[in-house]
Amino acid sequence: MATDRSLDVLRVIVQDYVASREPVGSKSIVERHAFGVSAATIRNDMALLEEEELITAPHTSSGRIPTDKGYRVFVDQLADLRPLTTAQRQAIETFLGHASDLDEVLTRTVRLLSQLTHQVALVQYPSLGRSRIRHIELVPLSTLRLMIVLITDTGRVEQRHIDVEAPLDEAFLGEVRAKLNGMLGGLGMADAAVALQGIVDSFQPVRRAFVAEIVESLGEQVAATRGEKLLMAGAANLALTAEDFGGSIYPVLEAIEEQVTLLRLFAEMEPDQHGLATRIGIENAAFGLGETSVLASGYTSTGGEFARVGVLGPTRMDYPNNMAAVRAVARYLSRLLGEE
Amino acid sequence: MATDRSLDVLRVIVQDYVASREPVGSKSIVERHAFGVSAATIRNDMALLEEEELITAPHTSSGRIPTDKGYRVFVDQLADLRPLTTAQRQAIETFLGHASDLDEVLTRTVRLLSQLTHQVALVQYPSLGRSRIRHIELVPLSTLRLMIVLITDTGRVEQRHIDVEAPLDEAFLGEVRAKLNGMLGGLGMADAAVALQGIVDSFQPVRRAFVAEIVESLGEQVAATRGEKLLMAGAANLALTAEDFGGSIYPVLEAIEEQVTLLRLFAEMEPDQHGLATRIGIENAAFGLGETSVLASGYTSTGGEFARVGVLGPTRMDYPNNMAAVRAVARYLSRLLGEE
DNA sequence: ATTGGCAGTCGGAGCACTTGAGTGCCAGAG
DNA sequence: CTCTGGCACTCAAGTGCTCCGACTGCCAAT
Repeated sequence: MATDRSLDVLRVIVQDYVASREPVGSKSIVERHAFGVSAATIRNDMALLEEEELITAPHTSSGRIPTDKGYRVFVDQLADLRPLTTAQRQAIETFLGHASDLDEVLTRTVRLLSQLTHQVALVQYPSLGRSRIRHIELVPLSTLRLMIVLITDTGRVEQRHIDVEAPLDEAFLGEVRAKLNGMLGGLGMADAAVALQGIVDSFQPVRRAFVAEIVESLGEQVAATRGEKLLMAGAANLALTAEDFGGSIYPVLEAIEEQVTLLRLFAEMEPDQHGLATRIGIENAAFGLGETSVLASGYTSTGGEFARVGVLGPTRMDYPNNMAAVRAVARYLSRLLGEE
Repeated sequence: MATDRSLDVLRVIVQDYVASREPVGSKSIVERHAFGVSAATIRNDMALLEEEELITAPHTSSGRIPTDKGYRVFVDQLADLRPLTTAQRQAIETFLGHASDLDEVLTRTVRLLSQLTHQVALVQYPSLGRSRIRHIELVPLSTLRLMIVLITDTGRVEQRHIDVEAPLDEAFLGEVRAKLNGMLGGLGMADAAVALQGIVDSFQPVRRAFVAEIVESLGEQVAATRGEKLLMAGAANLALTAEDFGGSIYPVLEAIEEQVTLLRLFAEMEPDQHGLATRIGIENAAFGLGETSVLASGYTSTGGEFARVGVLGPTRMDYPNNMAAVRAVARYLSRLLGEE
């Protein structure tokens, strides 16, 4: 059974190992931390921790390092959320303070977070799932080519081109535009998908082929844009922690580029009572990220959209600092986007 | 003076070294290539090449590896553009064959190119510099918030939000919209920037404050979007060639993320008579990329927009294959975007 | 111009040895 | 029951050494 002190020992093992990347032994513990007991006692505690698979020895006779399970206990029970330094708070203020539109806010956020944590930062775009159609624009690009622009009330813009069979008629285009906006404006994406079904029939038969093309494209846009998107920054930080990944950071870089993987991972993560979600090491093995940890928090934007911000890095990361940074940024973002 | 055969020797040194990452010696050359002369003769040629700083010896007595200058000579004089395999040609066809809009074409292109070359692939977005304004849309997001959307004839969409002081008046908004489109539609970005100056004065004084806000934002959009944008894929490939970078790939990853750096690099590159531009190793030192080579080719899209596609990788890369891939993809892209 | 031969160089592998950090265990004290 | 000091043991990593092999550079002969 893990005693109180043995958990303290686990804490300092995690702290020291994260700081130095070197297995930590009983002697160095009593030297660097005032436990008031001898090294032998610490050794007994370490034997307990090892029995519970919270720490392990890389070589028969060397210091111990935390296991993934050990990190998990550390994060769940031992990590006092270190408050951000004032310098960090200021960085958030100045970085995110004056940003003009959503895209810029998110771009800055992800960069800021990667700098605060020295890890890869991730920001998940709000999906169009719960947003509503604000406006639809039809723009002729040439006589036979049409651009369809879909604008949502969350400020996102999706565009697509189609080729039409008959030359475009500006007046009729205006009619279609008005009708589409009238019937679809304000609808959520799910409703819009339904409403699109009936629109074609409301036109004169001779026009229906043309309208059908537009409606089909719009349907694709509505469907396709329900997918989430992801912003990323700080990939270079992975190169600095390359030793923490078994030899190569290739799989990590690959997973990062394959955004779908990360989106699924994000989707699976359940935030705890503090709004923070953590996945440590082996828990991500199914995503090919068995040696990385991911911290995520949600943020809410106008219209109740829920999306996520987080960081990804080696299992051996500074959890207290990174958790605090993720939470602070997520909160700031919620405030910024909520008060609009 | 470099003889004919000594250049052949340089060629096989580059080829073998690129293939094996091991210094190549005179003996292994005569074994693997039918030169019809002895190793001693090859050694004489190698002495010549070393004198001209085309090859160098990492250790006093070991094989030779090409210098950056050696790669340059190889690329300029010795690399026979290896034709793509039929498998590669097919990959281009099937990958790029059916794509609906510009964004998708470019996304697929950059992925394809990274797979063909096993390097980092880059595609530079057409800038708005030479494109023309097709349409301007004003969309009220709330009573005091307005979205301004700028659509160009090359199919790009730029958006921005502004806060206005007085509640929005739908009718007046329509008037402004019509006027803006009338005065700016069809103008190039440079002309538009000028035309914007005079627009405010054409409104009634009482409305001018409001219009001025819109015009200011549009001006920013026109100015800001002259900047180029960049797509990237295959960063994970850098992890596989990590040994080719002095220890760490950090600077490379950093430069890649800092897109501005790459855009400037691209801008500096001058294509040769085949439409290919090459920068090898030390030539990129000014960009912090002294150990990487960049290959680029231009492509033209509708409206004469000129932009670039290329790859970036370690100096020790397979130039013939990569140059052929870049050129083939650029040509295919020109055809695809030119015939629209 | 080319060749074979030969001495010389140097990195890297293999090996024995040492060092030191660290463990596990035990018997004794509190 | 907990803690402690002591002691034997283990093992990774560093050091110094030799040996081997792959090369080069040079030279005299063809």
